[in-house]
Amino acid sequence: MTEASPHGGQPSQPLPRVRLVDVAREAGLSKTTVSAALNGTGRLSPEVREKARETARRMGYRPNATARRLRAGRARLIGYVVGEFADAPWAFLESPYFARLTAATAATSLRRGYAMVLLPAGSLQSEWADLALDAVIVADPVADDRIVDDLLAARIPVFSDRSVEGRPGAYWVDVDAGGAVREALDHVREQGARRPVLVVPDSTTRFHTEVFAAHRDWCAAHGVPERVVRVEAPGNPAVVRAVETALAGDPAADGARPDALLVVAEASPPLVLDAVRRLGHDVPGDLLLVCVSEDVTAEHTEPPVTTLSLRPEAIAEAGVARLVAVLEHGARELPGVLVPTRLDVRASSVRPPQPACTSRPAT
Amino acid sequence: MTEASPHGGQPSQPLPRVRLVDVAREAGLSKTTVSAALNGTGRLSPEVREKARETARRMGYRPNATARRLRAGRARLIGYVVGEFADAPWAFLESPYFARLTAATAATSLRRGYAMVLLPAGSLQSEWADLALDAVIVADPVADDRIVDDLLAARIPVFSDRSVEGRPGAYWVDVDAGGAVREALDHVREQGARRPVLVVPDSTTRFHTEVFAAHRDWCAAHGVPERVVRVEAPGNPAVVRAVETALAGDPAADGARPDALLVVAEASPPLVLDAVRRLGHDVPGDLLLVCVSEDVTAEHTEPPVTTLSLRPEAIAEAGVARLVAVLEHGARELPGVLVPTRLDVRASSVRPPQPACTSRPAT
DNA sequence: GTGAAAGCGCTAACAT
DNA sequence: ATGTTAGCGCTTTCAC
Repeated sequence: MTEASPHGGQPSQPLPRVRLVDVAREAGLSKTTVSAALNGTGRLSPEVREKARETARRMGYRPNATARRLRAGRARLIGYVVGEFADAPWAFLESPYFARLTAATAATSLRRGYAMVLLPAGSLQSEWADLALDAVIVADPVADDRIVDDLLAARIPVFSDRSVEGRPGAYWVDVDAGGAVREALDHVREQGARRPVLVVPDSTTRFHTEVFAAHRDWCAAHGVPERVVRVEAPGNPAVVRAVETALAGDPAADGARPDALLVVAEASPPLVLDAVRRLGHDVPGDLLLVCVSEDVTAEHTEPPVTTLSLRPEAIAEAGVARLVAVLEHGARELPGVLVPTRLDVRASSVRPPQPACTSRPAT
Repeated sequence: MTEASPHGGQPSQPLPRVRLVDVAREAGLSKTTVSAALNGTGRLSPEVREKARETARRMGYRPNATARRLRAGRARLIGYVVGEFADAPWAFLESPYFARLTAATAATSLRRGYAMVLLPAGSLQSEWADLALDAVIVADPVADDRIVDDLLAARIPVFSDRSVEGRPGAYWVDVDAGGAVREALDHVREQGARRPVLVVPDSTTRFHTEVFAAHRDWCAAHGVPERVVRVEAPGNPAVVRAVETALAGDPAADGARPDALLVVAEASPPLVLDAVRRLGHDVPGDLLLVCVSEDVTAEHTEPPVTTLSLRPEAIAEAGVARLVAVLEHGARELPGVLVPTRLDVRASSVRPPQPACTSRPAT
């Protein structure tokens, strides 16, 4: 009768695992004592504690995590899902931004004792319904995202961006999109650009809508014509097409060619640079280039491309910290968190001293 | 007494969730009946089944997955870890190959009812020790990988590549590295190349060691001098340096410049192409280029770059199928699986009709 | 300082 | 056809 389950129906795998009760029996102690010894709780004599530990080690005991979690009432499991890309539910990892956000979220949560489960973009109830998730992180939900509603309806806490603000059970951490746009535009303006053009996806993500609005405000404030080209679809070809449109020159602006390009869409910096060059531009000679991107290739082009980083690691850190606080201390009161971006200025957006025309002294 | 736990110590979260017993009480039925009704098991009258379901729906009942899994003796949770990148444990997602392998593994396993937990590259016991993993997929372990040993010692089944062959509890699915190399070399040879050079990382991964060996054999078989340049470190700059070395011309080969370049290291195709051009080569005019890569930018360069795809989706599919078979039917007997690669021929490796010298008619 | 027993929420064997 | 009950493996209260 030292053997397995008289009732249970689990398919008999290799060997019946060593359980707490087995260790207890072997050591001549009770389950309670062994449990306390192993967890460092309770008041036990050092000898007993050591004996329990030694026996457990010798028998190769490994506590059953599922049982622990059932007892604890918390699965220590969180979901991670992205709102965009619903038509290609796994493509998000090929975006450097999401790849890094995903990795950073997994890393941070694991360090805090929560395992992260990867869910397909735009996934529905059925995908996570029997998944014991303590909470779900929803990265960049689209406007009126079904996922968020479904999760909240299932009483699963949601951690997302500001677009979920005000809903009970939803918490947010967001990128300072407005600040980012202003910083980038201020930078190219300082470098002498007067006709910047923005390339931004046609998406309902909070980030993109905010970028669009911030750009409009900035242009109005600086008396600069508002030039925007929308990217119709995800992927490099669409962004390249948008860049071509952007550089074709806006008839409404007297056909004057832009002198700075701010690409907010996810695209490969080398490909954007190539496209700009094919159109006869010299970067940074007659066109300054800034890309919102986490792509490391930006550092290795010639010239290197200035990027605006959304700092995915910082976002993940803040999001998980918030999640743990809520889950473990019920900290409902805190407001959201705004994560600042970082502009990495490289040669592509620094106007070189101009030898022709009105030359200024080099700094 | 309809309320919560007299014994348990879980921190009181929002509202006590609806349990099976609550539904049973409300519907005036027993737990068994409701459970059977919800799971579609047992023999129940249609009315009772419907009543149970209706009540559950009305009360917003969601079964506790942890309890189910404890009962079932299986957590339906698998780990995923990569062997390389141990010094930058989360960088692997920035590699298009691993990004796609990771996504595909998550997708496939979820479809089969297993949630995938992302683990840091090279992670140790402590990272997964209390994680209720039914199995772990170890992607591209390095030689003598600690991870594999630790997992097997903890009696967790391991799914990996052929390097784990023969160990009890370890199963494999592998890329046909040899076939891949031969296919690529045959291709450039057909296109007229006679002095191919291989660029490959200095890694102990099974894939890379096999690539190296297959290349050696192929060169011997074809009476071609064996030209190999090792990449010293991960990342684009190191690969670019290796490419430069490769194209500098091997003194031992009479300084003759290579006429084909096979880059097996993970690198950005546009950057490799730029590097080759900076060295004065014309692709495909005097140098054919083939990259082992899943990077989509390869299709969008000018000319597009021929790639050898390792078909991560196919690998994931095969690996998870194997995993499920072993976990659910104890299928220990099957041998491993070899996944063939796919060569996507694009302009960078197709010798154009040569107008100068010995011109041939264009096809 | 140590152990017996309850119970986390669920499913299945066994009555009825 | 439906209900009673045991038990998955663990932690914790409580009594000794």
